[in-house]
Amino acid sequence: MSVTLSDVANRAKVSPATVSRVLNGNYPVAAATRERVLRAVDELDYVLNGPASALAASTSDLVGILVNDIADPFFGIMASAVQAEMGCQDGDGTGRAGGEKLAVVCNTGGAPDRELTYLTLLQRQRAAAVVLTGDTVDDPAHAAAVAAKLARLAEAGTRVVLCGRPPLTAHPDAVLAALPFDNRGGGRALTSHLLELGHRSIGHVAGPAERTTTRHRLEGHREALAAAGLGGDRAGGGLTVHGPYDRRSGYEGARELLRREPGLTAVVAANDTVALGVCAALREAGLRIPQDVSVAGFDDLPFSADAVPALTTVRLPLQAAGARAGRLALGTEKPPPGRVAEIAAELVVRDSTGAPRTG
Amino acid sequence: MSVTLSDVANRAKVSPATVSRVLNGNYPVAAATRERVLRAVDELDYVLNGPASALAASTSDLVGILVNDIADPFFGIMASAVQAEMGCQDGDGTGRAGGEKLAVVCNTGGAPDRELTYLTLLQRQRAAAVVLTGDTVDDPAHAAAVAAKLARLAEAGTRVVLCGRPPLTAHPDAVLAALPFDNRGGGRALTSHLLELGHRSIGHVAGPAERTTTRHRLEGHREALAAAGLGGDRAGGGLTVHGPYDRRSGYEGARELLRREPGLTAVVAANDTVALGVCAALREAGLRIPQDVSVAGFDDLPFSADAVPALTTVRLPLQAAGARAGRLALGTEKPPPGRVAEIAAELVVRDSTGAPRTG
DNA sequence: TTGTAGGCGTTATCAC
DNA sequence: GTGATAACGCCTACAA
Repeated sequence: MSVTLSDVANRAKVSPATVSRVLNGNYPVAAATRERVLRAVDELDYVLNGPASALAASTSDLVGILVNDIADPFFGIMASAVQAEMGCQDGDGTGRAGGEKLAVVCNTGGAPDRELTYLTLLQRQRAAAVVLTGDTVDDPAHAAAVAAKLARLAEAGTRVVLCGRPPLTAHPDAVLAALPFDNRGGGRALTSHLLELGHRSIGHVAGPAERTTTRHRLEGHREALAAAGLGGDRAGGGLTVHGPYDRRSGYEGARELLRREPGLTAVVAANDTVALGVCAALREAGLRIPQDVSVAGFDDLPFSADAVPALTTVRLPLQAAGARAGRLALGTEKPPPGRVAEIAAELVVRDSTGAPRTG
Repeated sequence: MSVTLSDVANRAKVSPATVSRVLNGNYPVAAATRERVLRAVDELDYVLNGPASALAASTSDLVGILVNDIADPFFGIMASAVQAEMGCQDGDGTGRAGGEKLAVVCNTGGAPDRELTYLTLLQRQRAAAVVLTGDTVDDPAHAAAVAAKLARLAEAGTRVVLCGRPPLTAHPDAVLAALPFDNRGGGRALTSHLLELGHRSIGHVAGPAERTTTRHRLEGHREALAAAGLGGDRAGGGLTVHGPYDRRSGYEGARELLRREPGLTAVVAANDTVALGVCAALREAGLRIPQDVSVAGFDDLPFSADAVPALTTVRLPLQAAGARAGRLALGTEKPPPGRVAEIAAELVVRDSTGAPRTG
C-alpha cells in the first residue's frame, strides 16, 4: 500500500512517535535525529495521512469558506484574501508544508439549505475553522437553524468567523468574530450624494428581496430620503424593484423603473454588476449617463473604474476584510472587543453621477 | 465529547456495524431497522466523523479544484461548474443522499510551488479527485514535477482531471482525462478576423511570457499573420508585449504599443479583462473604438457583452467544460477516447472591431 | 530526548 | 439481516 509513519521510523531507526514529533514540530527533538527523520521522509517520499492524524488529534487542518457565488468577484476577492492568510510559506525551506491549513471554498449559491448542507459537511470533516461570507436569507427560521449549527461547530472546537454578514442574534457566542459591512451607512451616503446633486426622483434596483444586505442598503437609502423630507410612497417602494445580483436584473429593473417613472433622474443599483445592466438599459432608451440619468453601484469591484462612464459606487474593502477574517479564523489576530467590528463603507464618486438635467 | 456511531447504535439497539451500513446505504438492511437507526441519528443529532471514515475506508469525499486566481471570473465560473456537479447523486437509486463530495477550491495564484504544495495537501487528505484548471508555467522542470506528483496521486486512487490545461507529456496515463482549450485555434480565428477586416498593423498585449496559454494564443496569432504573408519582424514580437491577466497590463501594454507604432489599427488582448485596460488607454489617447483602433479580447466573460463598445472576443465554454470535468472527476461520465478532448473556441464578433481607418 | 502502548471513530471481514 | 472484531495510521500521555 502506501508508505506510513512506521516505514519512515524504520528507515530512520527511531520510533514512530519520534517521527510524528518532528513532523508536527511542536515537540523537542534532537537536531541529529530530526535530520535523519527528514531524510527518511524525503527518500521514501512520505506524505502524512491527513484523515488518520485528524482522527487521532480530533481536529483537521481544513478551513471552510462559504460563499454565495464563487463566480462573482465580490466573493472571489474575499475568498482569495482569506486563503492568502492560510500561510503557504514552508516553515523550514525544505519545501515541506508545515502548519499548513487547507482553505476550502464552498459555493452555496445563496441557497439556505445548501448553506446548512455545507456546514454539516464541514462539521463532518471536523474543520478547524469556518468563515461565512456574504449575506444570508432574512428569515428567522433559517437564521435560527444556521445559528444552531454554528453553535454545534463552535462547541466541537471549530472557530467561526462572519465576514460581511451581520452577527448572529441567536447564539452570538458561537462566533469568534463578526465583521459586518456597513451597508446601511453606505446606502445612506450614496443616496445623500444623489440628493445633494439635486436629484429628487431616484429609482432603486435592489437585490433579492429576502436578504439582509438588500434590506440594509435599502434602509440606508430610505433614511437618506427621509432626512431630505422625501418619505412616504416614493420611499416606500414605488421606485424600488428587486432582483438577483446580476447584469440582467439591472437591465430589466431599469426598464421597469423607466416605465413607472419616465421622469427618473437617478438610479441606485444593488451592486456594480447590476449597475452595468442599468446603464445598458438606459443607453438603449437613448438616455445619456450622467447627463440624463445618474447611475450608482455598490462594492467598487475592479471593473467599476473601467466602466464607461466610470461608476460612482460605495467601496467595500473586500480584500482587507477577507484577510482579517482569515487571521481571525487562524487565531493569528485577536477578536475585536464585543466580537463585532463593523467594516466601513466609503463613497467613491466618479463619472456616472452628476446634477440632474434641468427642467 | 461528541456523539459517535456507537451512541447511535445503543440508542437504536443495534450494532455499530448496522448503523454504519444504513448510513452508507450500500448494504442490505431491514426497513424497520433502518427506520429505527435513522430516528436515533436524528434524535442524537449525529454527524459522521469524516476523518475516521476516511481512515477506515482509505478514501475521502474531498475533491480538489486548483485555480490560478479565484477572484478572476474565468476560474470562478469553471470552479462553480465543477462544484455544481458534486451534488447528491443517488448511488443506486435508493434515493438516500450519501454521495456528497466536498469540493475544495485551492488558489495557487499561478505560482508553481504553490501548485505543488496544494497537490501535496490534497494527497495528504487522500482526495477522491483533483481537477486542475487553467494553464501552467511553460517550464520542463515544473511540468515534470507536477506530472510526478499527479502520478503518485493517481497511484493512490485519486482521479485526476485537467480542465483547460494541456495534457501531460511526462505521465500521460496519470490523468483520467484532459480537456484542453483550443487557444491556438481561437487566437488564429481572432487575428484572421482582423486581417479580413483589412488590418495590417496589429498589436498584441499577451499574457505572462512563460505560460502555455500565452504561448498557444500567440502561436495562433502568428499562424494567421503568416498565412496572410505578414511574417518576420512584426510577427516576431515587434508589436507584442507581455503582462499579467489584469486591467493594468492592458492599459500599460496599449500605451507601450502606441509608442512603438502610432499607426496601429488593432490590438489583440490576452483576455477580456486586459482588453478593458487596452480600451481605457486608447480612449485616453483620444482614439475611438473601433473607428480608430479595433480591440479584441479572449474568453468572453459575462461583462464583455456589456462593455462599451461590446467586446469582440473568443468564447470559451467555461461552464460546460467545468461541468464535464466535474463529471469526469466523479466518474459519472466516461473519459473521451485517448483521454483527451479539445474544447473548441468560438469567435464572437461584436462592436469593438471594425474596418481600419482609411489612409 | 526517545520509546511504549492505548485509543481516536469507522469500515470491512468474518461468522451466525 | 445482523453482530463481533480486527484493522486503518497517527497522536499522546506515560515511562524510561
